[in-house]
Amino acid sequence: MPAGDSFYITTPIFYVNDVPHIGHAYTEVAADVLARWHRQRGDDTWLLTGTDEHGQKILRTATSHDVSPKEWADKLVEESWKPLLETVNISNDDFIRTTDARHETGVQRFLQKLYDDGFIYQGEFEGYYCVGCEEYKQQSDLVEGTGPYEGEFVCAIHSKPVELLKESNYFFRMSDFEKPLLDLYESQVDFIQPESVRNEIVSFVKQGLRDLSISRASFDWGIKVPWDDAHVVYVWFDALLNYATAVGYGEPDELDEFERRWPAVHIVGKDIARFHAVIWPAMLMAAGLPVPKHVFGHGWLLVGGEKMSKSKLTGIAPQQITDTFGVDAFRYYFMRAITFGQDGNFSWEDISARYQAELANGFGNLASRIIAMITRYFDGVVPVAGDLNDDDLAIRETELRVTAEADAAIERFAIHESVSSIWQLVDALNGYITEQQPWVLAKDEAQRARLGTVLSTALRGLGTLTVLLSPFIPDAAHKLWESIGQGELTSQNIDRAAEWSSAPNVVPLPSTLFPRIEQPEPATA
RNA sequence: GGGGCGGUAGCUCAGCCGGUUAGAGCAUCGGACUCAUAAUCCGUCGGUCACGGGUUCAAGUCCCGUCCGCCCUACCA
Repeated sequence: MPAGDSFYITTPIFYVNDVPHIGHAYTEVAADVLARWHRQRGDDTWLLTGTDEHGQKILRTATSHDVSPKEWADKLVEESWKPLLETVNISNDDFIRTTDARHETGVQRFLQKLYDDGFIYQGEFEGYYCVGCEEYKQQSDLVEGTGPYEGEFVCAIHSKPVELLKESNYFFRMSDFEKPLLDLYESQVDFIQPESVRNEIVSFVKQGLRDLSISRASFDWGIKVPWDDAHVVYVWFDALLNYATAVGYGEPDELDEFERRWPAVHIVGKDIARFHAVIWPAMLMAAGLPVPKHVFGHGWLLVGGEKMSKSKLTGIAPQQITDTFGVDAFRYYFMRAITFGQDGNFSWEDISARYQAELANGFGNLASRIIAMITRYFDGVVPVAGDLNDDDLAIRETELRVTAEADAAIERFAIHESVSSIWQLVDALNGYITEQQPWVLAKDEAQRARLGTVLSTALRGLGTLTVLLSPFIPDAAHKLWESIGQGELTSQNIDRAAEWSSAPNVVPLPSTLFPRIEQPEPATA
């Protein structure tokens, strides 16, 4: 994309009742890396995240804790979710809560518009209701009864028969959008990514769409339906709209802001891709608004080859990892080791092997040896390069090539490929230094100019790396920049990383970038 | 039942529209070097590309079937 365009990227909003685990952090980091990269190439970037706070379950847990649902949500936002963003160093520009006034009014205006335009009607919702759970159940939540309930469907949790109940609800005419959605998927093939998720969605829609029940009258923790305050808005309908209300939808004063940002790029887990790629664009079409640019459904993080779960104790808190390896290593590892869009295995062995080999021995040591030699042989004064030979030129070419490759990879959400391209420069520089043997040149006064050229070339490469890696490992990059760069790191154009501004003198690093870790395993599993 | 994705070296994975002796990283082993975080560099070892058919001059790469694993099949956030 040409620099300067709007790049509005979102994460899903966290359901406040969840317990933060590395899957949440993974989504955040991926979106954050994309945002930082685009921001640093000069795009008009906006990163949104937030929390989803309505619904019957939250009402129920709040009640059981003897507090109001809003108080309950406030507590979770402050104690769980905002700290998670700190833990993995997210550079979000905004944080929206579905209980924000701006969101509630936006949702009501959106709903009223759809109602006025005939996309919403009143109908009967029919479903199996479990009295024990106090909620409607899906067929898939039901099992065949046994004993006295033989032949009946029973709730899988309570093992008691469910009742077929009817409730008067408002419905969204989603079935009207079956054809427009299929046309959208057809004409904009990269609307849903990756292809595996796209295939799922397309075949799902081809099976036919039903109208969506979008209101509930059985409880009141939600946004009131504007023309009928006995109903609250169905949570998904409410939640999806955060992407629009956060950038000013429904606020007459904020029209310019909405025009400037919208449409968005949505990064979501593949489990909720369908809501974003079917319901959400249908809602937007009904409202006459542009659909999102892309919906990217990333894969699961697997532990021991299985999806993380609380019952199997495989849920891992991000802090367990950052406490041992640091925030940058967390970010780097998940972006590097997992093909973005596919499921990926997490293991302590793998992160610790990559930490040691790639961050400590590869990149950290590279920075350390280059800075040490300039300090030792030139008292820290950055030498000026003389005539460049083929080896020197090869390094310069590698810098340009990996920059272009990494930028192109980010453009198509291939975050892992981007890191992998950048790492070719780490390897090329380590190889270059070993071959040029600056420590040998340093022993011969006649080779002084050549020594300067070699170290200058190596430093140029290191600076380019610093710029390219800053979206991935912001803390380490800033620390290194303090030693070798001039001005603000984040104002160096990332798509022209090799043009970075060097300081006249390098300063030794205050501490090792990625120190070796003796005890990589956590004390307790 | 219907549908999607995957099954490639010890491990984690690349292999786009079919085309020379199937690649990378890590791990193993051997060597070089010392600026650096006992680091770096070079080399070595290693695969009947799940299985069985088929199409083709040519298949890991396309088609059919079988086996195995994961996932989706809407109002759970």
